[in-house]
Order: sequence, then structure tokens, then C-alpha cells
Amino acid sequence: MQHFRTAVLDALERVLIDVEGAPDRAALAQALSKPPKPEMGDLAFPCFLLAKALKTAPPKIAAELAEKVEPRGLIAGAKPFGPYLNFFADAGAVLAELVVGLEDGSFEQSLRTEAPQRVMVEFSQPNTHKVFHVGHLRNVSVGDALQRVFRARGHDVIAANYYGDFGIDVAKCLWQLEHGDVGEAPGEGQRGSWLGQIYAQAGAHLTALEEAGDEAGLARVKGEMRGILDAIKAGEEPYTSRYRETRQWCLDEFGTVYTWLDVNFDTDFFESDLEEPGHAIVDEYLAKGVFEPSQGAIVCMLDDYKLGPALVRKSDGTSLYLTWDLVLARRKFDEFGVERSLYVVGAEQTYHFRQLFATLERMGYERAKDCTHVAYELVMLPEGKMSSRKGKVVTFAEVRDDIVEAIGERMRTDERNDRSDWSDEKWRETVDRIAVACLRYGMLSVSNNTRVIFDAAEWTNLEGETGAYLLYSLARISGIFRKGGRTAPAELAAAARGAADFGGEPERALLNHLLAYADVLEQVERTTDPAALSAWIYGGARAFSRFYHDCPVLTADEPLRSARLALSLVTERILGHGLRTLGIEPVEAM
RNA sequence: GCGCCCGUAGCUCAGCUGGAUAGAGCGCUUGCCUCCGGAGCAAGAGGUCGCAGGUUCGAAUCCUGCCGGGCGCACCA
Repeated sequence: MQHFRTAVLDALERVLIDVEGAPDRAALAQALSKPPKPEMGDLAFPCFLLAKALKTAPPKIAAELAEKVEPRGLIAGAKPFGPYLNFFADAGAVLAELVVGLEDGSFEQSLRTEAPQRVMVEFSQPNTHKVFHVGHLRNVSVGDALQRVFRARGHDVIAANYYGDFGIDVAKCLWQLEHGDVGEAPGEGQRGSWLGQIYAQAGAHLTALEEAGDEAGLARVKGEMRGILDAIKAGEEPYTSRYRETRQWCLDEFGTVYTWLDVNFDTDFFESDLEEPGHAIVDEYLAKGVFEPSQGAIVCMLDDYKLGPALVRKSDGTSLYLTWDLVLARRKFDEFGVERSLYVVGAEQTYHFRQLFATLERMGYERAKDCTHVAYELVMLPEGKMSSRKGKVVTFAEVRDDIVEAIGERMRTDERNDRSDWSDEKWRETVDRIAVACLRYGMLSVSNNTRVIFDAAEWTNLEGETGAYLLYSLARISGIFRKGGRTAPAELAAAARGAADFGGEPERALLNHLLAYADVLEQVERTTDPAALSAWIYGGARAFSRFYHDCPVLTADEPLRSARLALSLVTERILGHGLRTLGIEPVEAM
């Protein structure tokens, strides 16, 4: 398929061929932008950067160049707007190219990078024995979207999960399980959350002792917790069996969450596997002189990086989070052959990752510079910060149930659409998809470095800028085809080329919007922030809604009817692609 | 004290590789279902882009300082 953008660059090069000192093609491409209003054209070239070479005022340059541009192929013409030279697309021809490109695969090919790499995206990293809450949902949404974007860009992607399945917090939970009044374990599917509550109780117990000033009690309980951890490390019963069983409950429950969200990992890492290799790696680099003893502990000095010493072994001989990340990084590089490594982790750990990457560099891993900490801000509640220790959280299960309930209610009370022939299975699947769309879109519609405020009332409101709106837009397209039938794409493309009256403002605005998809994916890869993609999809859904409202499709005369069907088709395909890249599966009806 | 992030409409946020009159959603006011799905479309009210300097033909966007908020700064993860 041919791109309008390419056609414009060709045209610019033709008219600038005699101009000495004119920018090269790359610079021209860089300068192209979108006019603020559809009636001002489809692609704008600012003439400021020719002012020096031509020694002429930009508006005059624009006017002169406009004279020289001739209608040709995808270009219908060019007009000057002040200092801008604006190109107009032949809407029908551009649309036909898109239909063809989507059919023969060249559209998807055009989304891909020229330099594919092996990329690992590590995300989710849930802790067993703790609740999975809406904060974790943000991590999964961002990580999975990035993973999908990198795939769409043609990279060889490995999606990695890293379970925090070991450590003193696990022991706290097991201690409370033994000493607290916890009742019987619930049935399958709720045991993980149950353990999460028990963990919170353990935290509350410790806080209570602390606040009561009971230092002896506090020391005793902490000692017992420490003892449980040591017992598991030593393989002693009953703690080892209890640990294995409860750990599995949690992993199983995480699995149901991922299935519901449609998230898949290519590889799993476990903190419990890293203790031993952690000791080895510290010994190795201690011997090499990269690490050194300090105040009874082992550190890596990072003065060259203007960072404090990175602690890799505590004075009691045990290892830390950072140590395990060193082991993991080495595996990622050496065993997986990763060329680029993304860590989707909350912004509060920025300092940790600066130390990690600097330490890796000191260890001789030059690829440390290809490691990126994808930092995202906290998810807050309207009343303030969440705290899993205090049990002040909105759990994933609560959110899922609330939103499923709200969507089900909306559909049951809606008389506009007849769903009497829907099977239970179709109901369930549709509600679930809308729920996932609302949750993921809610998490992805703000930039990584903006805090998300999770307001249940707001999130279950299905009107306005929500995931439901996006699915609704695509469902309307499906409705058109359900009623009008599916015509062969080749026929639609031919009709689009010949439809003289196609190209009204809503049509051109929508078409123009769709053309920017590849740029948006490139931007998300570059910034590792999926928010630009969600914003673009929302903009596309809006543009379609206006088109849908203003331009009747099925009742139009041929060939306009087919041209509009073609536009509906490419919108369905491209917005659908974008939604799936965010991890949102469209529905045909809702 | 040092480092990172954020301050844009009543609220929640886009826009930030400098460019054409600063945009959405929610809320408020008002139109539009005999017409492909009203979970929609259109219009209205609402903004000293935290403050002060600087760079530039041009600054919400870049630089400096200040004010306000969040997070982090070795034996937690």
C-alpha cells in the first residue's frame, strides 16, 4: 500500500529539487504535522525552515510552493494557510489504499520497526500471601499494553512475571495463620484473598504491639516470624508444607486473574529461586573487587554515578531485593539473550533501579544502558493512599464484581437492544469484555507519571470517556455490517476510488485520524507510555461517532454507500487492532 | 538537605522532540431517537496554562530561581 505521507514527501521533494540548502527528506518528514482543523487539509508543512534558504517570508513561500504542487495519486492538491503549506488527500484513493493494505498484510507490516530486538517486559510481580489490589491492576495494564505494543512493532518479546513468593512477609502471614483467629480456609478461588487479609491482620497485630509500647511482645512475635522463615529455608515441617500449599493457593488465584484479564506470560521468575544464586553472585564480584565490604555488609560503590553505595548483602549474611535483581538481570542477558529490558515497577522504586542499572554496568554489563525502568505513579483512593499493611485497599475482586454488576444492570435495563436470544455464555463473555475494557482503559487513559485516583462511582459510570464507549463504537460498526452484509473488500476499494462525493468533513477527519496509527505505536515504544495509544483510540472512536451520526451508510447511493462501508471496515479493523494492542477485546454487540 | 515526579476549566486529565484561535470527560444549561444501536451526536457557560525572570520571529511546551503537593534517599520489598 502507498501512504499519503510518503506521497506528500515525494511531492515536497519534487517542488524543492532546485532549492539549495533545502532540508533533506528525514527533516521534511520530521516537520510534517497535522493541521488544527480538517477543513485546513490533511497534512501540514511549516515553511519556517525554508525561510533562510529562500530568503523569503514563510507565508510567501507557502503560497509559491502551493502553485507548484499538482494533483497526483493520493494528493488532491495543496493550499497555503499563512506560513503553512497544507496538503489535501484524495480521500477515496487513500481509503482504497488502506482497504488493500489491510487485506494483503502490508498495513500491519507498515507498523513494524526496521530494527527488531529481543525485548523482555517484566511486569505484574505480585506478592503471594498478600491481596491483589487495584494498584497491581495498573501495573498489569501498563505492562501488558507495552508488551503488546512491542510485539505489534515487530520485536521478539518475552513477557515475564516475577513472583514475590518468599521473605519475611510470607512468614508474617503464616504466623498469623497459626496464632490468629482466622477460621477455616474458604473454597477454591478465594483462598489467596483470604491469605491477603490474614497478612494484613499480622501487620495490624505488629502495629498494635508497637503502639502499646510492648517491646518485649514485639520482639517475641518478630522472633517467631523470623523462626518460621528460617524453618522454611531449612525445609522443616510443618512450615514447609504449609508454605508450599498456601503459596500455590495464591499462584492459582493470580492465574484466574490473568485469565480473566487475558494476560499471558512467556516466563515466570520466583524470588524463592534466587536466594542461593544471590549469594554466589555476591561472592563472585566480591572476589573480582567490584563489590566491597562496608560496615559489616557488602556493597557496590557507585560514586561515579552520583549514587549511594548499593547494598547487596546485609551484615547478617542474607541477600536483598537488589541482589535478586542482579541474578535476574544476568539471566535475562545470558540465558534469554535479551537486548532490551523493561521493568514495569512503581515510581517509588526509581532509586532502586538507578542503583541496579549502575551496579550492572560496574559488573561489566554494557547492556545495562538498554534497561529501562518503566515507572508509573501510585493508584490512590479518593480518601488517600492505599496500604496493604493496614488493609486499606480496594481489592481486585471487589472492583471486578462492582463493575460487572454495573454493566449487567446497564444491559438488563436497556430496552433499546434486544438481547432475548443471547445465551448465558454470550452474556457472561460480553459483560466480562466490557468490564475488562473499562478497567484497562481507566488505568491506561492517564500517563504513567500521573497518579490515578480510583473512584468506584466514577469507574462504574459507563458514560463518557470510558472503555465502554470504545467498545460501543465498534459494536455500532458491527451493527452496520450485520444489517448491510459484508461486501468483498476489493469491491469496496474500487467503489472508494470512484466515489466523487466521498470526502466530507466527518469522513476525512476519521480517515485522517486512522492514518496516524503507526506513528502512535512508534511513540508508545519510544516513551514506554501507553497513554498516547489510549488517547488515539478514544479520538478515533469519537471521529467515528461523528461520522456515524452525520453520514448515513446503508441508505446512501452507490458508490458513496460502498465508500462509507469501506471507511467503516477500515475503522473497525484499525481501531480493533489498537484496542487489542491495549489488551481490550472488542465485542460485536453489547 | 539532596534526587525524581507533578502543578492547565468547579473536578479528573490530555496537549510538553517550541509553532496556526489552549482541548476532552465528569458536573451544569440547551437542542437531537417515524432515520445504520441515545453506553450516542451537537451547542453553551467555564482557563492570569502555580509565580517570576530568561532564550526565541514565536513558550503551556526549553532554561534558571521561587512557591505548593507527592515519592525516594544501604541492612524492608
